[in-house]
Amino acid sequence: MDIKTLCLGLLCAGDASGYDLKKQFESTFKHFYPAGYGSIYPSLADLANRGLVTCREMPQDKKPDRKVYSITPSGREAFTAALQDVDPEHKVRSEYLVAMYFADFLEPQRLEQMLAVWRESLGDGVTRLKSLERDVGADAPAGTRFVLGFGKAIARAMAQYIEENGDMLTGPEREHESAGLAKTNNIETRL
Amino acid sequence: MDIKTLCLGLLCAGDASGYDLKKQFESTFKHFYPAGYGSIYPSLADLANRGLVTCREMPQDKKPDRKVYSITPSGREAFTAALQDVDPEHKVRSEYLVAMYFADFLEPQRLEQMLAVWRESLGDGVTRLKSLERDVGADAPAGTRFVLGFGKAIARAMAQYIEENGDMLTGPEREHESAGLAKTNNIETRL
DNA sequence: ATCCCCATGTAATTTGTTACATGATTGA
DNA sequence: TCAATCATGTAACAAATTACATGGGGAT
Repeated sequence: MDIKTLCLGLLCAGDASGYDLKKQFESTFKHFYPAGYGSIYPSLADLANRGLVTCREMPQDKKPDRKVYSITPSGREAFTAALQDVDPEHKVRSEYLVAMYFADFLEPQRLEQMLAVWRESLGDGVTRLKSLERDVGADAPAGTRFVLGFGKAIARAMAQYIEENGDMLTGPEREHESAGLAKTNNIETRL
Repeated sequence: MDIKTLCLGLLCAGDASGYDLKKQFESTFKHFYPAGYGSIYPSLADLANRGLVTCREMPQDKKPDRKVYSITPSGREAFTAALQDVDPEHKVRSEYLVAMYFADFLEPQRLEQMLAVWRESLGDGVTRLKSLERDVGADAPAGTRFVLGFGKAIARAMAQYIEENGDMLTGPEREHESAGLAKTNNIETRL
């Protein structure tokens, strides 16, 4: 699955411009499928080329023109097919966890700061998702409520884990910087 | 941060071959920074070119030769610098959540199956992390214990959320397939 | 027999990110 | 006056995935 497919799916719910879609990616999708203009605009152009969407230009006064895309029957079909076919994956790529894994190579203050920033951004995420939930309302589609609730629950779980276990990294009795230097550098001995 | 940097970091703890590193990526790093041979081998070649690691070939009988890489002082320096410099991010890309968001487009049985597979793979992940924790032991570096515990806690939180909220997607009163077809397809009306 | 483990790599392709390029309007 | 919102795109680049290519040994 790629961003093209996601755009197609969003257009199934109604016409939109690239700019509109970006807002969706920045709000609902941010925590599990973020995308920027650099992916969205080329996707729409390609989908239009393949006849999966159509585009009308809407001149506006006092504002740049909008290109509003609509899904076509074959586009809807393609999306449904793509969705049935996926072999879903849940992928994480976390530089925070990399940093924590290599905590011994970080200056204690830098480590502490990273943990603080992380906690804060998780808190911001929860706040953002809460207000989004409020905005979409209780009558929003089940899928929407499910993914927003998921994001909130997981962000909270992450914050809690950090809260409860952060001290195992920042604790006093840790060795700094050269950890591993004293140990053997020879794999045969390690294994 | 990229896989090159990760390889460098792992080599700080001791010499290893590409094959060895892959095993690390498949065990400890799987839940937050997975990588395959296609990324690892070219990374090592490049690091060797830049003098950040050295390589010795070790002929083995009855087995293919191994290329064992060792970090150099400048490699260690480069890694430390890279680690201080990162502006860490935690990124998720989940096709499961995409599927859940678009649940109305999925046949109920397919949806149910996806949820079941997801729950199962989360359970497997927890099991795997538990046995990894056992293997590395309580005297493993704090960073290792932190990231393994993190993975376990989050996988559990995800499984729990699905357990508790999956029925809002599979519930009986949901409309199927053509959801949104009846609704307007015009953005002006939607907004 | 067949599959998994050992062990290496390359090449093509896909995908996405970042930077560049433009420019008016609105609200603080 | 300054930042943000509206609105579009391209081009260069970075990065990683996938498929391809090889081949013996050991276990079931």
